Amino acid sequence: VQVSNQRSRRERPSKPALTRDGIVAAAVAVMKAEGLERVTMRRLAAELDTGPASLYVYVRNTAELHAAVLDQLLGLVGLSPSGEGAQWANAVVDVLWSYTGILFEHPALARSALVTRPSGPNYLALVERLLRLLRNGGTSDTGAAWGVDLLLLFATSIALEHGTRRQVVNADEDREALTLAIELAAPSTYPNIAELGDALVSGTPHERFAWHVHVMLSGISTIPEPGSGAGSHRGVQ
Amino acid sequence: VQVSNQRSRRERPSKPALTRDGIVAAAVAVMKAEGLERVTMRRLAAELDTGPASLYVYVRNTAELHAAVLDQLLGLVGLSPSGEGAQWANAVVDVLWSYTGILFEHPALARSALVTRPSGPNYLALVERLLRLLRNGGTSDTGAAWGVDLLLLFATSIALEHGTRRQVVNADEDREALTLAIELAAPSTYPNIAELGDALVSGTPHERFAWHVHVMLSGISTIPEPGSGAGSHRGVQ
DNA sequence: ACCTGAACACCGTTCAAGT
DNA sequence: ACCTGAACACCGTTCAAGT
Repeated sequence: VQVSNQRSRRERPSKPALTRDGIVAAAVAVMKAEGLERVTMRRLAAELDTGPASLYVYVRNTAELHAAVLDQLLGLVGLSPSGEGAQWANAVVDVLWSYTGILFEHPALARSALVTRPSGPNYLALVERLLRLLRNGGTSDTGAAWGVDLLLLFATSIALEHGTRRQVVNADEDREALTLAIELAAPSTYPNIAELGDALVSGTPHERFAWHVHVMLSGISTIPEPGSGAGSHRGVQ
Repeated sequence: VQVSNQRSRRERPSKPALTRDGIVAAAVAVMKAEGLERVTMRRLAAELDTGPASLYVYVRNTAELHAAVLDQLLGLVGLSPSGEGAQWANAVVDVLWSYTGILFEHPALARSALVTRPSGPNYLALVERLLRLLRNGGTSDTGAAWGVDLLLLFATSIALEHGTRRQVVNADEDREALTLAIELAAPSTYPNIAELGDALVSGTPHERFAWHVHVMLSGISTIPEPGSGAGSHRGVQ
């Protein structure tokens, strides 16, 4: 069996030693080539010429692997003009739209971002940038902190929503389902849906996106933090 | 083999004929007993004493099955006082909090709601109710329509985010990861994160939830619809 | 310490064949 | 028409055993 060992050394002289970075790099490569749904322990093990069990030495589980891939991608988020000043609100729209665009290509990563709060350097850079924009825009400290949370939750969800829908569904079929449901909505049972039916599906994705962000930004600089009044509700059952 | 057939008839006289409703009912039962992650075609087939292939006569795929389960659950959304009038904003908070609470128990359903827009009667009833509240609150028609979209996206995402985190993670470990990342954030690299660190993790879940909803409601009745100015951005690459 | 074969316990979906 | 056994093509994770 010695000969066979030597042969395989010769044939794959580039077989890299197993390292965490090597695994993450392979994961990114597989993702770009075949999509994140193929970034599985087994697929990666095959790629790295080993068995799935070996990866568990370096990566706790699949979720951790996906988180590592995500932060890599976030390096691409809007390196465009920082747009301070009067345009700060539009700058926020741009940064978030860029972030959403990246996740949009890989909805499973959006899901991962929603479920496991990212904490990699590129994610922190994104948070930092948004905080700066908001504070420049004149929000309070808590407003900026909680507001960034809301904005990123929104952007991530939009990516998950539309990204998944694009790849999973016949794209028709599903939009049809809701549109149809709206049209069929008995005006007696759902008078408001019946009346606003058109508005419910109007606008381009970016129009809606921008409007939603402006809505949040307006509120963020307007609504006082809790303690200043609003709060105190019953808990969930 | 006739005898054996009769015997099995005797032993399970209650074996129900396969119907779509029967399958959905079994799905709800399994979900309540074992969680949605066990509501699989194979598990359900076993429950209904048949093979997985048989279910495909009535249900297109697993996603459709989960959507059906979801609408069943949505029947439970806040049948509490409708709270019109001056309290309309708080009424919205309550309805959404109730909706979130239900999905919170079954984060996989929240994911399903995000990915496949629900269109069942109970979901429509929820939309209808929110539209009514918003219009009573004085929003424009488009504002109400697009606003409900934003509010439900938010509520669904919050459920997915926190619900999944609760069951997947050691609950510590993950929150720690972010908190730690914030604490370790070099003030020189992330000055705003360093300065606002406390605010980033302050507040109870409900405080944050309520503040976020008030933020959105404020913006929804403030920001004019597109066409009235704001719009027109570059597209995503 | 690191690595791995093999196993455990599952998945969704399709299809040819039966009734 | 409805139903199904069997197969195809996968999963994540663990563990005993090796080097």
